[in-house]
Amino acid sequence: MSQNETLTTLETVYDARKTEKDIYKFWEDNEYFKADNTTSKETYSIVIPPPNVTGVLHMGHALDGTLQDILIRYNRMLSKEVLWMPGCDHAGIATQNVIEKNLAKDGLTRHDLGREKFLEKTWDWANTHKNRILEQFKLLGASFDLSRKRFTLDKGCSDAVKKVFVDLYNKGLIYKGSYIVNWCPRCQSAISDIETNYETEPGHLWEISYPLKDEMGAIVIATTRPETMFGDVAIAVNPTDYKYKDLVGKYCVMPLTGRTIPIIADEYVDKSFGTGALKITPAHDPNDFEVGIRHNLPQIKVIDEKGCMIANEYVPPQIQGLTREEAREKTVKMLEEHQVLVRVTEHVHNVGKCQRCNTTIEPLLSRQWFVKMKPLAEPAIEAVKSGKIKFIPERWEKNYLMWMENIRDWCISRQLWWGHQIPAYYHNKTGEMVVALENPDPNNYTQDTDVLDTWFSSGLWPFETMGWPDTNSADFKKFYPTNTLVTGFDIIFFWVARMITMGLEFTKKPPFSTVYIHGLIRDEHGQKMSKSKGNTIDPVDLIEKYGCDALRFTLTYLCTYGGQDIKISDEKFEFGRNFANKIWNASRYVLMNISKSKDELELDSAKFTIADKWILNELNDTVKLVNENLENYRIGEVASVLYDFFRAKYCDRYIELSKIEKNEAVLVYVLDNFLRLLHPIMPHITEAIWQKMPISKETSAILKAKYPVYKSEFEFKTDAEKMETVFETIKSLRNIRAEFNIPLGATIDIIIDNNEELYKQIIPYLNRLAKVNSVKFEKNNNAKKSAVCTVLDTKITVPLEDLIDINQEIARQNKKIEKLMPELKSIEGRLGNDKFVSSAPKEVVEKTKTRKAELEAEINLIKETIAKLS
RNA sequence: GGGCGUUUAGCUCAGUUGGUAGAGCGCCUCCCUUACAAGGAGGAUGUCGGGAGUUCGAGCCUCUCAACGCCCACCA
Repeated sequence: MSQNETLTTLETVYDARKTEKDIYKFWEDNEYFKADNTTSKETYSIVIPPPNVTGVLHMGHALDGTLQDILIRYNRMLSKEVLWMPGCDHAGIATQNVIEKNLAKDGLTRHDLGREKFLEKTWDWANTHKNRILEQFKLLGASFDLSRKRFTLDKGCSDAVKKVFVDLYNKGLIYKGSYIVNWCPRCQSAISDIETNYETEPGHLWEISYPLKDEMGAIVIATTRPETMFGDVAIAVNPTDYKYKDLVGKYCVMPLTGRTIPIIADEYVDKSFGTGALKITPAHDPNDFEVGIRHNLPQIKVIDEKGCMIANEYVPPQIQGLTREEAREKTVKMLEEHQVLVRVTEHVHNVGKCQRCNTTIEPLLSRQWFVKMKPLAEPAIEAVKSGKIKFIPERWEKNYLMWMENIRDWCISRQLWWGHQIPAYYHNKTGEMVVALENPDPNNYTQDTDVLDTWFSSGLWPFETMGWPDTNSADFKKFYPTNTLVTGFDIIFFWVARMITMGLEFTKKPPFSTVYIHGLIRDEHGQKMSKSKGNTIDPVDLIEKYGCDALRFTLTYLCTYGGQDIKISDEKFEFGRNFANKIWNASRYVLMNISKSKDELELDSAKFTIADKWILNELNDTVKLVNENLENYRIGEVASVLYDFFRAKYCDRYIELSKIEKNEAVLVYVLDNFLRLLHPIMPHITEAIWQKMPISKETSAILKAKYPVYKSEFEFKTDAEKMETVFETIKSLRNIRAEFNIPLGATIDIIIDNNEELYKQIIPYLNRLAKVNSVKFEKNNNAKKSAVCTVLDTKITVPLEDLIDINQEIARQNKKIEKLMPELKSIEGRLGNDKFVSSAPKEVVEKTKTRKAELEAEINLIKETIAKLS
């Protein structure tokens, strides 16, 4: 059985899933995705944004993965040695949450199990799930090198993390200190600033009277959190506030507890807000914390890690042990009873929430590990400013720089168990701390119980996956730094910024040269997709329903250069499916019509028809556009250019023309080139068809084939351009047929008054595509009862005898003039303007003049026609 | 409060250095023409958010106003 028989005997409806499974297996079996770190070829590498080990494939991955795969496949076809590095992230909080939730079903907490048992359980779970998401990436056609698959908690990554931590510590860039952190009482851990989201919530503003000590009078403060008052250490007012001028330096007595605190002046206080007086609670408010440091005030903690009131001397017994919410209610009640509650007003304010679990954050004084970011940020800013790292689209650069220039220290310790345990060891007796790669003496030293923020290890991803800290590793030498990083804008701060800082600090090189930022996937109403809203679309379902290539093509097509968010709905993917089906059927047709052997299918320019020259020229233009757009990350444009070329040019025109006069070599040549061009976007179908192409090939798979290259000097350009006239003529004649309801079976006769030479060449096309029976060449013909069309300077007359209603035809012609007039008017206006003629570029003036002549000729032709008709 | 983005055909959106607008879907008419009805042919549809400015010329550049969206900051 010959190759093309297998394709041509198949059904007319393309079975995407069957083809895609077979093709992916073919690639895998041949190990085509495996990167070779020993070649001397130019390299191109991408590291995958590691999906969470707990995760399942979602539309964001589908888009992100598709774009990466397109770049990888394109560069592979440019004959580079490519590496797409796959792997997963251990996702500290997210994963631990899942495990704890499972435990909770049995009424257990992680503490019931203990650290060791809990980690064992988590590892089990991670191990059983860690293949799932990368397996799902395979459904996307991902051509990553799974033999190199990494995990952020594997040995190599752990070693890298430890080395980075110890080095940064030794450089003084990591420190441990007591600061206010965002504490999640549910996760029982500190979280970083960017893991905190703020939500607007209705609340109250309570005004409380603090009596002055040893004299009459009181100072009224305003607060949204009365329960924290037990931790107050001062009352602050603005130094320029005349209302309180005399009170600064005096003391007041706290209601309910009777503790004495000073009244201080600090610029931070806003005179116009509330009463202009503010209570200072350094242990439970980040701003108060700063004020406290400035004025050397004590820090009194009254809320614990669970969000409950502490039982200490500062908190009244009735309040001790209550939750934050209960304590607030009770405190207010007590203040009322003591008649020190002056006023309560409604007040909308922003409340910090844990990004992971949406629990209200408690700002808490606590001892945590931090990375000093300023010194690390400087080179990272420089790398972007100098253009060593480029953002696409550019506007994200500004965003990145703004964040980096205002960077704050990064709280990296998390009170979790799942993650990289901090390599700090404390002497069991003396408490002395040692930061080292290994425990200096396990009998006498105990490791810090905290783990590192997940983003600490993902920040090292581009080099820890390449064998670092072994800088002699073959992968590191060959594939680092990587070329492009593809991701969504939502993790620029979390991830991209940290990779840049860490990469520069530890490898002295930017980890990638281009950051390609795409939009987020949204539902058809522009809403973010989320499980709780129930508006998610599962890419795996889409692949089953429409095929992977259809999914990829549709997503790519919807991808704009500006990185706008992408709204999708299930039905939108019919677009890609229909295109795949079209490709399948067109290819079937072409392959069915090849009778020549491989050797006879060489291009022979002596045999080119005008149509051949036209399609080859169109192909060449397409090659140019596709390459340019890929180089410039205008990937959506690539999809659109290829779609237009294939449907409008190749199928609707060239294949139709080939039914009249066939050049098998060209038919096959163009299809071959088109498949190569499209392969990065729709890898499976292009591979499947290419495998069946009866042509000589330089390699065994299209994914290894050469990408088409633009020919800057194309010899048949002028001939090719003539075809536009032909298409215009066919369209005009078809329009006449439609307007006058000429039955499909009926032919027409035409009289052409100009361009005889060209039209003689294309008579067969007119015969077939416009059902033209006879063609006469005749200047100044006087055929009555005719419909007429003009194509530039050529008038084509279609005698219609009884079929025609002259008034209808006159109306039709007038409509044409109407359509052309506005353009002519505007052109006349321009050319009549001396300033335009003198200041516009010569080419533009020339072009405008030419266009004017064309328009005038055409309009005159139509006017003449009307005159003759009536 | 600071920054960014969006506003173009009924819907979803393109529009790369300024030379008067395109696609997909939808709509109307016709066609199962031996690759494809997941298709083909023909057609209709836009004061490019409002206003002002620069320019010979603005969807594109500048300013301004409006609406919607996002990010950062976090005023008790």
